[in-house]
Amino acid sequence: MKNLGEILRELREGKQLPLRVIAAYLDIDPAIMSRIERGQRKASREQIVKLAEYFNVNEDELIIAWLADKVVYELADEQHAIEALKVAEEKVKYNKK
Amino acid sequence: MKNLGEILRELREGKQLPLRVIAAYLDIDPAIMSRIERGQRKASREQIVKLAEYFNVNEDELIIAWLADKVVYELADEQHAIEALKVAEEKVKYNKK
DNA sequence: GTATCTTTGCCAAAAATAGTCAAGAAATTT
DNA sequence: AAATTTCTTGACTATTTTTGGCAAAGATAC
Repeated sequence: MKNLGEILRELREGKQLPLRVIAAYLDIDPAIMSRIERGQRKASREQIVKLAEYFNVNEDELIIAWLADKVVYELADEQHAIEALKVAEEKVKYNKK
Repeated sequence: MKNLGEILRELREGKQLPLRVIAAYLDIDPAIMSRIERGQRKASREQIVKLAEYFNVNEDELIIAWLADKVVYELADEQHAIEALKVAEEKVKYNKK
């Protein structure tokens, strides 16, 4: 199960593009793009959307990976992460109704 | 499925205590405690621990409710919240190993 | 109607985040 | 193996978000 950063790096390397190009497309410094790919910085939602468009991949997949990473980060080192996720899921399901 | 704030409010009202008392125990303004109970402010982990002790309830339960609330908040209004939670769960399980 | 309790709006301080830039490390090309 | 390009990292700055206090307004209880 790949992290968002890994996905993005693979997409970029698949096209043999330097960070510079992607960074320019997002209008950020390559340094930040580097950190995003290494999971050291969060991308913004807008950036994810642009990247999906750029790489011509399904936006939802990137968004899901992005959200999952955020959630995992939030639960980092928590003993009760799994239980919390179960509760969260029930709440989300309930809220939908 | 109760939110952390609802749990805390019920605990406090069960003891017939004013916000003032709990707030003093946590060393914060009653206004903030009010917002925590209404879910408008996040409590800190330390505050949760102190509250569990204060009310003499299982700390893990409060922590789980607190984490779940944070996760739900993070996924607010996201179309793919459920999928993201499933992915997050797999990742957490995997990371444990 | 007065007391007390709770909620809300607004402000300031502190913390977190997002970004730039530049130097050094790593990889690639020639 | 030197030169060039790309990537990573640390230091710094600016902006945004979060956190808490205070005071006034709104409820409740007495």
